[in-house]
Amino acid sequence: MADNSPPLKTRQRLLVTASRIFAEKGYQDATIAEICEQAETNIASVNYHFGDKENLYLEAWRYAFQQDLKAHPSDGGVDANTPAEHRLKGRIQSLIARIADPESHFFAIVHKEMAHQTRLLEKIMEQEINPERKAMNALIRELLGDDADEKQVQFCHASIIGQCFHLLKVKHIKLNEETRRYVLDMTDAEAFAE
Amino acid sequence: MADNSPPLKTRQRLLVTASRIFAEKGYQDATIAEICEQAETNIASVNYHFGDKENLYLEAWRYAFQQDLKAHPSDGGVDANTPAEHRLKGRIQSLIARIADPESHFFAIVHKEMAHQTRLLEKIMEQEINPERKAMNALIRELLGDDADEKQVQFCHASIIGQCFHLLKVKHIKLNEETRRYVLDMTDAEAFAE
DNA sequence: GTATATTTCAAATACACATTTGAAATATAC
DNA sequence: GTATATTTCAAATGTGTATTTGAAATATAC
Repeated sequence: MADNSPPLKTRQRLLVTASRIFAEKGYQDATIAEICEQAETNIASVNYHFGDKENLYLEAWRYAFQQDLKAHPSDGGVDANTPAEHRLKGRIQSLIARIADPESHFFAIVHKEMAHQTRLLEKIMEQEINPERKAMNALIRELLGDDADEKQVQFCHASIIGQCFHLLKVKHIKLNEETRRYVLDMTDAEAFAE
Repeated sequence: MADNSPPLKTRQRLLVTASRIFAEKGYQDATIAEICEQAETNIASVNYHFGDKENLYLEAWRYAFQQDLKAHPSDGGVDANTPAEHRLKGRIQSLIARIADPESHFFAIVHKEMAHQTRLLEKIMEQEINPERKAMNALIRELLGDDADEKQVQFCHASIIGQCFHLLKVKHIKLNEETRRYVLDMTDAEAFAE
């Protein structure tokens, strides 16, 4: 009659392993079989401890989020009394740390939620997008003049593409009216960025 | 013995329908059954005309890319003799047009390749990310001062997040060395953006 | 017209996985 | 110690969906 018993060992192993594998492969491509194999337990234990795959996913995600925050607190360790600019920098650095740290799985899972890696993406990118990228980079280089090194060019390009891609995401959430504003803001921002 | 016969009607309908449905649902969630139903043909025709689902996906994607470019040429209709800044703006606007146009499916497919919409993303976002977003927005607002309206704040936030997310993508392609550079560049860019 | 190649179709098959089951093992309470 | 609850396990079952098949329909060549 252990009603609200403390979290068991198998459950914990599943959480750790699942968060790593979901981060590696995404929801669809990660199989219960593989997760259980690496967690050294039987496939039925997923059903026993979590009900089904989807719930394991959710719990593993939460778990990863908590672990990541433990490793990289969201204020970046910056004192709350320092100027806002300083605190903002701290937060951004924490965010980046959680994105970059290979032990931090939360954003990797977010990423896989968005980046449903078929290998095809790369292939297409090479074939179809690269020419456009090169053309745009050439223009940026021309604009920046001789005093700009290649890294600046790449960064500039990344900034433009990054913002465009973010628009892509926003587009599918917001409705027409608000989206138009963004489009305008974005084009204005380009002039500004230069 | 029609060896290299002209593209047939059924094949064309499959291409049109598939590019739309793949754009809507992504590779995994789009079923051959649904595509064929809407293209008003039998499921076996996918095998007949394209071999398998993956190849249909690839062809539909290419098809969408070509159609999108037909509607929105990549130079944005800007003359090649105008100043670079002008031409860059043209390209960016073409890019944005192809992203925003609901009839243009290429980037929607790219997006779905990255954004494997389980409804779970929204749920998690609400629960876990919103507090952080609010905190960051508050800081931005504080930084910009009273003369900034809400739209500017949102845009500023979008810029930061967009760039961070782009980093996320880059991270999984490049290796450690180069990634570190990006991280540094990014943090510098924040100071710049303010 | 007949013969041959091409295209369509309904039904059958194959397959990868998630999920369930019921019995065995193990821990917990008394 | 026995009894009861909890946890593990190998095997069976179920489901969704891509793929194949072989026959029928249609177009093309002569």
